Amino acid sequence: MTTTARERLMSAAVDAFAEKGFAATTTRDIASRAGMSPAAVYVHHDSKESLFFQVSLSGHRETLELVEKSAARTDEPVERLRGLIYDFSLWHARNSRVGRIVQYEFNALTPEHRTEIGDYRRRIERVVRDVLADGVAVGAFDVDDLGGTARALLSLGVDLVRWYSPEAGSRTPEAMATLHASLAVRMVHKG
Amino acid sequence: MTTTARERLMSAAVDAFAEKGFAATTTRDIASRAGMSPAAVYVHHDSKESLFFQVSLSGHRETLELVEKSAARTDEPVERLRGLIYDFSLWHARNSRVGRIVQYEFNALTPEHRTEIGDYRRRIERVVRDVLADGVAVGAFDVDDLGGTARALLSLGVDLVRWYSPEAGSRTPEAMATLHASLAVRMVHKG
DNA sequence: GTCTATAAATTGATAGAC
DNA sequence: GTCTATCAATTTATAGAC
Repeated sequence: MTTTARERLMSAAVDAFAEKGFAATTTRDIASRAGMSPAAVYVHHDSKESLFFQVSLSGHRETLELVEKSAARTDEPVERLRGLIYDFSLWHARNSRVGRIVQYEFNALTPEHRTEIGDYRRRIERVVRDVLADGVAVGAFDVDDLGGTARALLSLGVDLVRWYSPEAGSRTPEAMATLHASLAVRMVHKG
Repeated sequence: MTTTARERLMSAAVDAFAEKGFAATTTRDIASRAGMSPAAVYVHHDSKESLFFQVSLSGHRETLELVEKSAARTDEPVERLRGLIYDFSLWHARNSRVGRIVQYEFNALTPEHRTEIGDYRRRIERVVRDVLADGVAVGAFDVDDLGGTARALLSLGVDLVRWYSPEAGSRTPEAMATLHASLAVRMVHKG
C-alpha cells in the first residue's frame, strides 16, 4: 500500500477543503498537511482550483456510479427506491467530508468546470426521477411533482454532510441510511 | 422609507456573503455594494466577522420566531406539522440568500458567536421534535427516531437554499412549500 | 520532484483630514 | 460619518538551485 505524492495531496486537499471550505483554505495549508513545501503543490496541479476540481470530479463520479449501480439492482419499485436512498444517504454519512466539497463548493469552480460538474449532477438527479417515474407507471407510487420529489429525496442525504459526522457516534451511517430509506418510501408509496 | 447606512451595509453584506460565501467576500466588495469606501465599514462594525454575525443572528432569530408562531397556531397534529413545514420551507424558498448564510456559514463564526447561534439552532429543532412527539402521543403519527426524523423534515427546507431561486420561476416558493408540507405529513402520518 | 526564496497582488484593518 | 491613503500581513504562484 504505497501512497504517491499526488494521492497524499488529494487527501490533504479533501481534509482542508471539507474543514474550512475552498476559499478559506490556503495552498500552504494543503501542502503542509501533505508534508510538502508550498511550491511542491504546483508540480502536480496548475492551480488551487484545478486541485479542487479533481476532488470534486472524483466525488461526483463516485456518486453517479453509486446511484446507477443501486438503481440497476432490482426492478421492484419499492425496494429499488429503498436501496437507492439507502445507498445515497449511506455514502454521504460515511463520506461527509468529500460530500461537503461535492455539495457545497460548486460555485468555487471555473465556468468550464461548473458545466462539466453540472452534468454529473443532472445525471444523478435523473436516476432518481426515473426510479420514481417507473414506480408511478406500474402503480406502486403516488407522486405529484416528479422533479421536486426527486430533489427532496436527495436532500435527505445531501443535508447530512452539513451536520453529520460518523465519529460523533450518536447514530451509525447505517442507521441514518435506514431511516432515510424508510422515510423515502413513505413519501411516495401509494395507499 | 429612508434607509440608513447601517441598513445598506447589512443588505450589501447579505448579497455578498450569499453569493460568494464569507471567506471569499472582501470588505471592499461589501463597501462598494453599499456605496461606501472600504473604511466606512469599520465605523459600523468592528470586523468582517461581526458584520457577518449580525446577518446570521437576525436570520436565525427570524427563523425561530417563524417556527414558534407556526407551531402555536393549532393543536391538531397533522395540520400543525403541515403548517410548520410549509412555513419553514416557504421562508427558505423566499429568502434563499439569507438562508444560505444562516445554514452554510456556521463555521465562519467565532467560538463565542458559534455558541450563541448554536442555541438558536437547537431551539428551532426542538420545536419540530415537540410537534412530532405530540402527534405520536395522541396516536396521529408513527415515528421511530424523533430526532432523526425532525432533522430530515428540516432538511427539505434547508436544502432549498443550495439550489433554489425564486427568480428562476420554474416553481413558486408556495409550490415548493406545499410539496414539502405534503411530503412531511406522509413521512410521519400513521396508517 | 523537491526545496528555499521571493515576486506580485490582495486582504483586513487603521490613521488622520474634513 | 465619510473620505483618501496606507500599513502590515497574507496569499497564489513562480524562479532557480539541487
